[in-house]
Amino acid sequence: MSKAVTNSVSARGPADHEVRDQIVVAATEHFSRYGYEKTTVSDLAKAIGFSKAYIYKFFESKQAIGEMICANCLRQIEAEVRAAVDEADRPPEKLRRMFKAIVEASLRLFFQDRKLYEIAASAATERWQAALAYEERIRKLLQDILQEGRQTGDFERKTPLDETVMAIYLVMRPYLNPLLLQHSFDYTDEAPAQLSGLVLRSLSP
Amino acid sequence: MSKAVTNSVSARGPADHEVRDQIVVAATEHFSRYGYEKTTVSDLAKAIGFSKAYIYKFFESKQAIGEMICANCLRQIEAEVRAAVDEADRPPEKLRRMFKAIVEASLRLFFQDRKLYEIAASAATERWQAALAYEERIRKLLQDILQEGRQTGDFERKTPLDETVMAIYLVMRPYLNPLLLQHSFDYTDEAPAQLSGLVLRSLSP
DNA sequence: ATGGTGACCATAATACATATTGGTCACGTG
DNA sequence: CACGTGACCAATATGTATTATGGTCACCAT
Repeated sequence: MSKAVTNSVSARGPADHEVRDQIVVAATEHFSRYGYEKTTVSDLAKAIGFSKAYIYKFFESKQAIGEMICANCLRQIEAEVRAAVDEADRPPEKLRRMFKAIVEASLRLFFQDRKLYEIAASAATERWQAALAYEERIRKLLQDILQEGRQTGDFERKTPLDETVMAIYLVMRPYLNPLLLQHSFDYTDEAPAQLSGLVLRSLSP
Repeated sequence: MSKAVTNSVSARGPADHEVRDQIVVAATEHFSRYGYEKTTVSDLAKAIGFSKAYIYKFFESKQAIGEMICANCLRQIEAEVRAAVDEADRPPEKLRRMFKAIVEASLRLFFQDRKLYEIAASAATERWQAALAYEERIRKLLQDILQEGRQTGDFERKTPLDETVMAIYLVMRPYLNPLLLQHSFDYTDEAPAQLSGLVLRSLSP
């Protein structure tokens, strides 16, 4: 599963070390089973058979560990979204798939990995690096699709690209951001189709 | 100020009664100064010089009083939005004004009447009648603008009206709903213009 | 009827003492 | 130097005893 990419902010001590991976594995297990709050750093230490102090040789805080797990989780969602986008070959359909996949992946996180979802929600509220980076990557993906659509002639070219990206991003945000998603459950069935429709109409040349 | 329209659900006992108004006035004062939670029903009773029990002759619960105050508050926002819309005469501009006014009015509630804002947020979370009715009225306003735009030829007519209304409503929701607004502060400057732009492009015939 | 209340109850909020927890550091070991 | 830890501290979390609050009801007065 997790090929934990060494993250700048959460790292400390030896970058590539077996124990670091053990910590991540244990944390993933504990956080997703018992939740972030209920898991203590000592629990993780016990799980890997070292002392609590040793953990702090690898991560500078409990939150840093949380960020790592959260980042993995968001990267997985992103991967699913990218996969869905790649299934289509024309930009309009790519956009539709992107929207649909985002909603589906986020909902699955909520319903099947509630505890991890809660971490992601905290990450969004407190603007952890992991959450910001995820947003940025999704935005980039969106931009790529739009750019491609402009080249193929599927999308209009008058509106400044940045503006279009921003606007569509804002449309997607309630379903991307775990915090907002919670308050949009009533609409998750219809929203992807309806909003994709609106967005595509707005993009027609 | 408040010509409190007698609401179906929150009412009880004599519909049009001086004491009912006194309660509403006292509650508006107390709730907006000390907050909904910190205000006790006894406080309201003391403020109007009656016993707590007497208050329950007019409202069936503390929440019912909260709903009344919240409803007034939301009606005021709605009035502002309607006023802003009426200033424009062509549907596209009406839409722009609507979006802008919603954001402005909601932000003002947040920053200048925080305590009332919190009630509105609860109303949204717990789906009080007041909040649902507000949403419905805003939706109706949106529909009216769209319908007018279709008649004047400013807006396209192919997409089913209901679908368009729903989609645009979903676009506005993060700025309408007090709960969501909190998490969209970063975008309240740009969002109205950018999203109005996108929506209007999607409506072009 | 209409106007009005004190006494009462179950539940929720508060306050406070106690125990955990996140985090550090000096210090051992090979 | 790389590996590893127990003892320690401030701050937060938790359990619990107590109080305050929402809400009702029987009852009195006009």
